[in-house]
Amino acid sequence: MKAQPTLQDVANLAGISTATVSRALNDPDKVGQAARDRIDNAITILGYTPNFGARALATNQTNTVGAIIPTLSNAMFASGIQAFQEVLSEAGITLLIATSGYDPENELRQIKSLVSQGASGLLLIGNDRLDETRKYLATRRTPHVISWCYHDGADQMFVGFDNYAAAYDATQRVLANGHKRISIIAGDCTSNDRARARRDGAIAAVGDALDAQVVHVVQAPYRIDAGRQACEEILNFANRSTALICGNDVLAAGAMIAARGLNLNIPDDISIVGFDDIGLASVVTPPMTTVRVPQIEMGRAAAALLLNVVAGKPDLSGVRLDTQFIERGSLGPAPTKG
Amino acid sequence: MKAQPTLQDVANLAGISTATVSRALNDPDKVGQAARDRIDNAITILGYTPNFGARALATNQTNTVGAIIPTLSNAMFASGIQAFQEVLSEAGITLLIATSGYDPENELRQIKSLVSQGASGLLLIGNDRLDETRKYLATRRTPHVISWCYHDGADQMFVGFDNYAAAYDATQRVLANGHKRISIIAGDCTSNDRARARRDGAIAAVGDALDAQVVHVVQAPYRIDAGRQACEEILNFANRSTALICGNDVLAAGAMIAARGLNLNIPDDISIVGFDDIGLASVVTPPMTTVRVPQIEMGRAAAALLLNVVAGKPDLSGVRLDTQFIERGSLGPAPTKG
DNA sequence: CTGAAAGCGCTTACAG
DNA sequence: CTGAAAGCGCTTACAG
Repeated sequence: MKAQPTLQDVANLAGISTATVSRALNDPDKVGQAARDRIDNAITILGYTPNFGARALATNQTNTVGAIIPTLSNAMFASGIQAFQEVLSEAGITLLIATSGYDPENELRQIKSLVSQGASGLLLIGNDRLDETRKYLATRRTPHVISWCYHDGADQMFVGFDNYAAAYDATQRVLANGHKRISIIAGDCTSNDRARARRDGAIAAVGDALDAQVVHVVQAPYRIDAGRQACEEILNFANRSTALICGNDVLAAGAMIAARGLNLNIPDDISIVGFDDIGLASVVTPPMTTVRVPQIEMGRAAAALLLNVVAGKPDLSGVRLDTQFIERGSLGPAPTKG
Repeated sequence: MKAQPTLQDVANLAGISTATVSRALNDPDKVGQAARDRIDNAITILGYTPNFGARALATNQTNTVGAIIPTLSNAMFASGIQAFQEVLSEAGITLLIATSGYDPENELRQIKSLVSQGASGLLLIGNDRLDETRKYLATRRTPHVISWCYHDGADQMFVGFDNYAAAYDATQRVLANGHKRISIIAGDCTSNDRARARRDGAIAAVGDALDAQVVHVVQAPYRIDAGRQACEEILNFANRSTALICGNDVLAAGAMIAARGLNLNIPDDISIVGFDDIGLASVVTPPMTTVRVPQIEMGRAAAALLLNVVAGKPDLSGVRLDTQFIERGSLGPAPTKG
């Protein structure tokens, strides 16, 4: 196995010093045309690519940024991360990625791993994490932006949206349809501030409406079968809820299946609303009412902010994006008493 | 901004040579207890973390691997990549990720970027790529495994499945339901061997059944609205197809919406089958018949293989995984002539 | 515009 | 078990 060619090899072949080759690579204008041509030629002949470690060592910068997200398998993050990566890529930055599986211990482990791999900045999801993680980030002064949530006045940089407010708003829309008995299928709120905020926002909205009540609140992991099971539990009670607010679209999709299994009509017998507006929401029957999360803008904005921070211009303002209530067929007026 | 502490700083504080500190970090057994204690102490006081670039330079290994995938926003890759990353992470390897947007030029650009960022191995999707890309990979001897497809006897390492065979098989199941007039909504086949193989497999199966015919073949990008539009085109013909084979589930979901829009019953009037079995497939009404792709096993196996190859034991065998035909409500017997 | 040379922070034979 | 020293491949003042 022949070793990779080095800058030195290129310099030798071109009959030029390594200094000039290096310049030709990083700042072509500083090099004469003749030299440049011979260098380019040597590079293609050799198939040369700069050694990353050496460059990082010499320049003291790695051109990489890391993202630790709960999971890749939920469409809820995919587009946002994709947008994040695209902006980074345009800036010549490479994305290191790792998943935590919603486990704070694992999140810390992955953060350490990415940082020691040279990530000069980090994208993190949500605001629930180990104290140890905060301390680690603080002592190493690792630039990081927190996304998929937003809080005012915290000493963190957020690029996200207000889960509580969005859920509160969505619930008000449900109430406006005349629903009085509302149940909530929240995501697993352990170590998940977004799930908690969505749940609490919904509860608060119902509480603020004096004539309505929350019948059940259950938690379920973000899986279709879990949503289905949770929905079955809820709907098997005598004094049935007429509307279900779900922690995300996956849960809501499961709930829709369960409702249909119980021979209930959506929305005539039961209204169901999701959260996130992933692709599946518009494809189910009836189409799902949900809350659109500005994934792509969020990914872009987070990348832009992080790029700034890493470049040493900490734009501490943060970015608060709006969500949008998307009304589709799964929400209807409350059934009149039979 | 104080610079990060170096190995030298730790050595000074501990009153020990850098060689020993380095050993304490990488091979603790080679260092005496007393020295180890003082080193550990110095490390925590200083908050020391090894410099990644320097280590990479000295050891000539980066502990990173790259993946270039068409897109993150399609659930079709998400779980597989997640599994890939998890296996890597357990082996102490970090994943660099980039997306190509199904554009071969962009794929090459991203490959170069990840390689120059130190990726010591690559996961690539599919077998369609620029000659220049093959050449680049070959001359640099970059270890790479190709996934989401499988071919025998090629000089490539594949960890995937046979798209052609899977589509052929699925189409036979459709034929077995008595369908004679079949149309195909393929994905965009430009630079996409998987889409092409799926299309061609379906066409071949129909061709091999002497009494059936392919009525239309259209191509559409993997988007719901594109599938919907393609389906409308196809169904607006007089001598209507009774079954639609789609290049993936997203396209099929769009087709289902279109069929419903035309007041056709699925599957009584028209059968629709997808490909991939992403989450959405089991949630639509009726549930979608599709082909399950072994995403997770594929991701794991690709990681395992790549780990071996990067470690210098090129297991050139490759891995061929099976797909599974998942029969659900969207496929039914061909309608008897009215 | 170009080159010689120092230096980035680590690892690892080689001695002891 | 420990240390002195060379070397990994690049970049960048400093001279010219």
